[in-house]
Amino acid sequence: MSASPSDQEPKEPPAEGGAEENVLVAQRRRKLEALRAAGENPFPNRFRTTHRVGEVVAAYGLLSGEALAPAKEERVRVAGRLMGKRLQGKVVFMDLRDGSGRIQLFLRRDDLGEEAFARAKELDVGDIVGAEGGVFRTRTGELSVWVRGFALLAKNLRPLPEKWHGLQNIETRYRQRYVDLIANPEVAGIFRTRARLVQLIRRFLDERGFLEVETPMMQSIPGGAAARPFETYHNTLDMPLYLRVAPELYLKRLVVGGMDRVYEINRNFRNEGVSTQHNPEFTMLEFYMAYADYSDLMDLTEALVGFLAADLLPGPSVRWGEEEISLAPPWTRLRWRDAIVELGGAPREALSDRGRALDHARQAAAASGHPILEGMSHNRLLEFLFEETVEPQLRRPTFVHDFPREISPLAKSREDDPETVERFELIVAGREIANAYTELNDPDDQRERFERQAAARAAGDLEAHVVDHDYLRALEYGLPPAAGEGIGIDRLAMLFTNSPSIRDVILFPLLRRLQE
RNA sequence: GGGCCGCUAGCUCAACUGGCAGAGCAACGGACUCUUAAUCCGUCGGUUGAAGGUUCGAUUCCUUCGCGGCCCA
Repeated sequence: MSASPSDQEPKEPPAEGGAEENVLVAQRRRKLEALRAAGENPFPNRFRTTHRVGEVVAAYGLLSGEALAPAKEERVRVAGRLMGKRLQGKVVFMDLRDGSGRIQLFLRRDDLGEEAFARAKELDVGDIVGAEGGVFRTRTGELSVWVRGFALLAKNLRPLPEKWHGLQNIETRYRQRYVDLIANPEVAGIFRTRARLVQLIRRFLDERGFLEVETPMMQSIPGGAAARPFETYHNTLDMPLYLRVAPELYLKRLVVGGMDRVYEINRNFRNEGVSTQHNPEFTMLEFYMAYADYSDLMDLTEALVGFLAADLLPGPSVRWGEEEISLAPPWTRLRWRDAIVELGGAPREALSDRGRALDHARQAAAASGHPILEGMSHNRLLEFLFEETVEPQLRRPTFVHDFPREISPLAKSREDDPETVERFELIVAGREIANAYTELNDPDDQRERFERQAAARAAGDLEAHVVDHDYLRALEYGLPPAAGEGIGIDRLAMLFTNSPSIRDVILFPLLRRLQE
């Protein structure tokens, strides 16, 4: 791939970010061409290592300099990115980092010879380098590799951000996450925690007999949540498709089919704005458990979060900004209607009287600056009050349960009160983390709810459900009594990593396209 | 969509009321055989996000636009 010789002024196509004719880049390109001219391959196909850097540290890190004397004669081969270079005349110290750790390289002219030592000094911070040598401690006691041979494995052409401050520019951090990861090691830590979190969730559910499944991301009828979908199109089938807003209706079809404990951890897509709490694509856990109801899921959720906390946190509480939030069970369980009165400060009459609810909602709206729609139904007003006056107050994990049927079209009514459904939300640090309910399995009831949704949709509510006839047919085969829950993985990851923005726990958050 | 804030060298940041755009790191040249934010001497590096306006003169003031952040919808 060295077909094109270097232009004197390497002209890049004005790609993303525009042509960057930077002196520093030009300088390194010249170095690259010099290497090629000297017959060296700046991008060799392979370098066999014997250890990851972290393995060398683990294997030798506890030994004293004296105990390491034999190791000096052994040979380890490690590779990684050059993160620092300290020239000292006829000796060079370098910092080498791979995904497992960091180690110092020690190079001497007397060991390598004039020519190789000169090549070593030409290496740039940012280069990918492989080295072979013995392990020893320097005079100051630092574990190092006494390099007997080395190779450039990939030439770095763009200088790295400053070592001390790292990369601070938030936009660049998101747009060029690869640079962020190189410059800010703690970022990788957040994503390691996130990966661990997902791993633990799988273990927890697997141990309880849940089967992990995958259901369609592209759906012809988007359902399972009140949200606007992204639209796409299948050419050869000549068919509009939607990116799913939730997997719910497919997972429950599986429960009908006898997979009576299932879960899915995957992406959902909602065509809405971007904020510190919302990314258009986000990761959701949904699980369904036959012969359980919503109160069983409260217990299960408490156990799950406890399981996560035991592994991920040093103690029973989690740090959240300035707060220390205890996750210790048992968690408070509050009826939705009671919460609006007792925590939200609404008069009890507002629960039964739309006029009173409207009065109070107006006050709340005035206090917060959020507008309310005069045409809101009574339940919508109460929902507004809940979100406005109750949610932000709930810091410790709290189950709020028993929602109005009207705003829960897939949840089952209480047997003693058909207008209320067996549903709960888990609120932590003022945010909704989980949403769960006893599943509506009466096909006739479900049909009626769908039709009501369809009417709302016809009246202009773009988030209302579409009737899914196949789902109704599935229910007619018989969905066992079951409960299901959705947990926002991103929000959970935010909580466990003390990240105030969802973008901090998503590697590549959606950003507006840069104009060229 | 609205309000506020930000965008200056590769990176992190300065630049007072409008008066020659600067520092540290990085880079480049040199010294240095145990450094680790190495040190010391020297040097280079700028479309101040973009366009327009006001002005003798704009990083600074005004307008529009782009991107981002926070808050709100």
